[in-house]
Amino acid sequence: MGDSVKEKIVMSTLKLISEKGYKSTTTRNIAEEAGVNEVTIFRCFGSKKDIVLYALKELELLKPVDERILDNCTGNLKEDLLMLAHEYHKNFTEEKAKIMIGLRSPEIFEEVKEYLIRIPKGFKEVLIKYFEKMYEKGLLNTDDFELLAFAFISLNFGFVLMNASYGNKLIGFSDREFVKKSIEIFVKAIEKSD
Amino acid sequence: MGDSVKEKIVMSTLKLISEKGYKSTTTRNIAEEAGVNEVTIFRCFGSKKDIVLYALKELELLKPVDERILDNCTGNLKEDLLMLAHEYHKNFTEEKAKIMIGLRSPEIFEEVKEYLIRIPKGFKEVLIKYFEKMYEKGLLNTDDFELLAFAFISLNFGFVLMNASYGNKLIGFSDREFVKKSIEIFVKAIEKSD
DNA sequence: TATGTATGCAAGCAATTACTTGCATACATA
DNA sequence: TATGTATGCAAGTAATTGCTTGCATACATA
Repeated sequence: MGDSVKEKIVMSTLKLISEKGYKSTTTRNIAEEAGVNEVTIFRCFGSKKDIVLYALKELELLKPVDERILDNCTGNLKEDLLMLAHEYHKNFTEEKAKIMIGLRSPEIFEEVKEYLIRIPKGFKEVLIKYFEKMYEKGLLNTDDFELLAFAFISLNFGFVLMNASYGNKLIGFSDREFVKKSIEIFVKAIEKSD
Repeated sequence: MGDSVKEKIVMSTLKLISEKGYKSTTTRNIAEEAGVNEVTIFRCFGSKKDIVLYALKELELLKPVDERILDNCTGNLKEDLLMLAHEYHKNFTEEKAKIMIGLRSPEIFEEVKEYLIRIPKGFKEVLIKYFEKMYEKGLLNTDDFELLAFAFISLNFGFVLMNASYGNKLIGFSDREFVKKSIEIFVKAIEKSD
């Protein structure tokens, strides 16, 4: 079975499942979206569930967030965190399909949890490393790195999700505006005042 | 049809849907969980979807967060926000089933969005009122109340969701610990220093 | 007692859906 | 040319599922 066909099927599956959920996405839907025959899906993957498992097992191989991003940090908290937040949002957009599976497909979540958790975990580790570095430079007023990392992720995750669910019916400002201002708040809280 | 039966069906439906999603929850499941006959469900509500609509329309009537909670505020930011955060988490637990429908049941989300949005909206309004009051007292260093409210909600929402999804596999501290410490951070950021 | 109302139970229907089978076709490579 | 491999297509199967129907039963109230 051709690799390009396999890839098309995987992409279509992730797209549809993240939109409609696992159960509501039929193999006919996937076939149509991928522009292949439904039978081809079963010949390639065996079953519907195996498409998802195949897609998520890729997470095992590749680091969702590259630690080299820390090399771009300047030591200016506001600038750095803004950059990291944009990285988070970019990452979220790229992996949205996969992340949404976690929320929208309770039917298979337990089975794919171990793969999905790599996404937030990877980001958390990068953040902790960043805060450690800044603490050593004497820029932070706290050494509770895990809490800081987790607060930062929760803030962004919560926002992105509410934004995705309710958009401007609930939120009176743009994505960029929120990120910028919430980081200003965040920095105000953690920077060492001297 | 008896009201207690109707109530049992609604509760079971919300519980199951918030766990398994709309599509994966069958009317047979609901009947079993509620301890009634499947036919009774259709005699009471007509269709599966109408159970959900009936349940969520209750949100139209009742304010999810009572504004009188603001009377309990002392003017001590840390204390007040801790109280409000616990209220948020309590509210989340109570309404969890409904909130989860928003995330887990894309199939019906568009139809029930207008009801569900009342939950975060109500909380946001209460928070904005609180921040306004504190600002008038000269306790805040910013008047961007909506942003503050939204950052506070995002932070808590994001945490609760990640906690619900990955629990202690991702998070190294307890619910209470996170709330307490993240509020300390938050307060540090917004309180006027003089 | 009689009548209406709420519920249970057994059966079933029609649509959907994951998955299969058999066969035709295109295409590449030996 | 011949053979294997990837795909399309038409048809079908078995299970699930939302919903219906017909009938029995319990219970309350007139």
